Amino acid sequence: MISTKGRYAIRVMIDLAEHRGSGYTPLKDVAERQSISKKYLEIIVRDLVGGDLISGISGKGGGYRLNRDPEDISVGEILDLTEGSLSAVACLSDGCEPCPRAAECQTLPMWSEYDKLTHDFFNNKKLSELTRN
Amino acid sequence: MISTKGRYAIRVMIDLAEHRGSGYTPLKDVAERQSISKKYLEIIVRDLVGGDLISGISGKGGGYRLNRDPEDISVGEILDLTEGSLSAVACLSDGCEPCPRAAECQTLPMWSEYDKLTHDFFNNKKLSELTRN
DNA sequence: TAATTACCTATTGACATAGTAGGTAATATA
DNA sequence: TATATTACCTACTATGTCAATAGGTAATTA
Repeated sequence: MISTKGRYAIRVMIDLAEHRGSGYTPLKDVAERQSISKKYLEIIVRDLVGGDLISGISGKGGGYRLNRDPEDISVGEILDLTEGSLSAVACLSDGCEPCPRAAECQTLPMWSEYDKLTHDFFNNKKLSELTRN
Repeated sequence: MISTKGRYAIRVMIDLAEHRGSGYTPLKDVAERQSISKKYLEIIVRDLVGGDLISGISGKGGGYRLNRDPEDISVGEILDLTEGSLSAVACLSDGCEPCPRAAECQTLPMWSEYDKLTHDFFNNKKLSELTRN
C-alpha cells in the first residue's frame, strides 16, 4: 500500500513540472494548490532533495525546481525515495536480512515475479505522462 | 506491502493442498510444519473459513480441508480474504468513500492501471502453481 | 469419560503513519 | 541595513495497524 507520503510526493513533482519555466516554485504555493499541509510537505520534499530529484534555494524568489526534465524522471524513483521500499514482501526489501527459508520457500518465486512487475511498471512510468501541459 | 497474515494464509493453503486426500488436516500439524504459531494461524484460518475457501470440523480426526481443487483457487482470493485490500492506494480500496478530487486527479489513472495489473496477476495465479506435488 | 480439535473474545507490545510545533539559516528587495 | 520571504532543521505526538498471546468454550470421536 502506497502511503500518503509517496502519493503526495508525486503530486509535488507534478506541480513542479507544470510550473517549471517560471523559475523556483515556493512550497507554500504547492501546498495551497494541492491542499496539503505545507509542514508535512517539508518532510516529503526533503527526501526528494536528498535524492537529487529537485533542488531548493532560500529567500524571496526561492523555492524548488526539478533537476531534470519530466521525461527523464520516473515515478519509481520518486516512490523509492519517499516510500521505504516498493517491494510487496519484507524479505525482498532492500537491506533486509536473508530469509532462512528462501531456498525451500514455495512462494518466493511468485513474490519475485510480482516485484519485477511492480518495479517495471513504476520505473517505466515517467513524470511527463502525468502532467497536464 | 503484503503482511504476514496474507503470506501465512497462502502457506496454510499450500499445506492443505499438499495434504489433501488424507482427510482433514489438524491446524497443529500445519503450524508445526510451517513453523508458525498455531494461535496466530487460528485467526488467519477463520478468514479462510469465512470466505468458504476451506472448512473445518472439530474433534478427533478433525481439522481443515480445501473446499475446491487447487487449480480452482487463486492466490488473489486468498489475499482478498486475509489482507484488507489488495489495492495500492486507499482511494481504490473496496468500501472507501469516493475521493472528492477523483475527477481532476492526475494520478488516479496510474493507480487504476497498477491496480488492474496487481489483481490480474494474483487472480491468475492458482494455488496449484505453488504446490510441490 | 477423556482426548482431541475447532472456534470464540479479549488483550498487548511494538512500530509506522501522518502529521504538528517551533525554531534557525539563507537570500532578495526596499 | 532592515525586513520579508523562503528553505531547512530537530523534536514531539496522537492514532492506528500488525503480529501475536492468553485463556477459554463447543463439538466430535474413541
